[in-house]
Amino acid sequence: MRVATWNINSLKARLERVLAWLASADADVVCLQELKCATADVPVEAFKTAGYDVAAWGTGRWNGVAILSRVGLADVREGIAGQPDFDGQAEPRALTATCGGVRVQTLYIPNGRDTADAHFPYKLAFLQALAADAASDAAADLPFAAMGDYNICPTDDDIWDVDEWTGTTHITPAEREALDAVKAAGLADVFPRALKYDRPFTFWDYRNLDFPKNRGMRIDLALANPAFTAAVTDAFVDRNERKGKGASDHAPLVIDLDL
DNA sequence: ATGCCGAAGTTACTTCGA
Repeated sequence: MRVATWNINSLKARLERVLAWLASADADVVCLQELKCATADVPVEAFKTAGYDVAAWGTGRWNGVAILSRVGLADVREGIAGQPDFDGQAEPRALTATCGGVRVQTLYIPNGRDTADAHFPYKLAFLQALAADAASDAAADLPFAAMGDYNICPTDDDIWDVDEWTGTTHITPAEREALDAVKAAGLADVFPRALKYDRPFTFWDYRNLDFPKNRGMRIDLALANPAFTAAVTDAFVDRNERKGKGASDHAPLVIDLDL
């Protein structure tokens, strides 16, 4: 089985590229983030024609998550237990489903914006809720992975130049401790291989020639329970998908499982 | 060449992203 996670930065703007990637990537299950569209506007028929069932949760302009599956899609759950609100709303940032004998979760962790912004404690609170919520799936016999855009570089090696990011979000000890608490629930980082260069970055900003200069970050992660981890045969970042006109600023993380 | 930001709501500018 092949599973993947990909922040597509607008489903409407990216639909043709997403469909083209599905046609060549041979993925059975795909977790998507940043749909930037409402659930009712998700092109379910286009995915069905491509062979995929869809579970989606979106509210419009920002956020939005989905799971595509061609191996079944059952027991769908929106959000996580104890998910904090932002501006009085529960944002569409998590969706969990069982697909072909694997429990998968698509996650779009809040960005944080700035360490002094209200979005930053929201990010930490979201991760705290996730750590508690993930414990039962982490301990289960069913393979489980919480995959998506965590908006955190786990270590200094996961960013092109940590000194350029002093004092910013994504690299702070508070965020890394919150991520460690999620892992402590019983989940391990499925570390991918890079298709080029030495580090498997998953995001490159559109600005400043960041992609050609490989100024990237590894912020899209798959945190997996022991049953999932034991089945992993390969993992890589499909950086080729970051190339060309109309690319998302994130590349897909692809994981192969012997299941 | 992988190439100098892009998406979306609203309609010329603003917010957001990492």
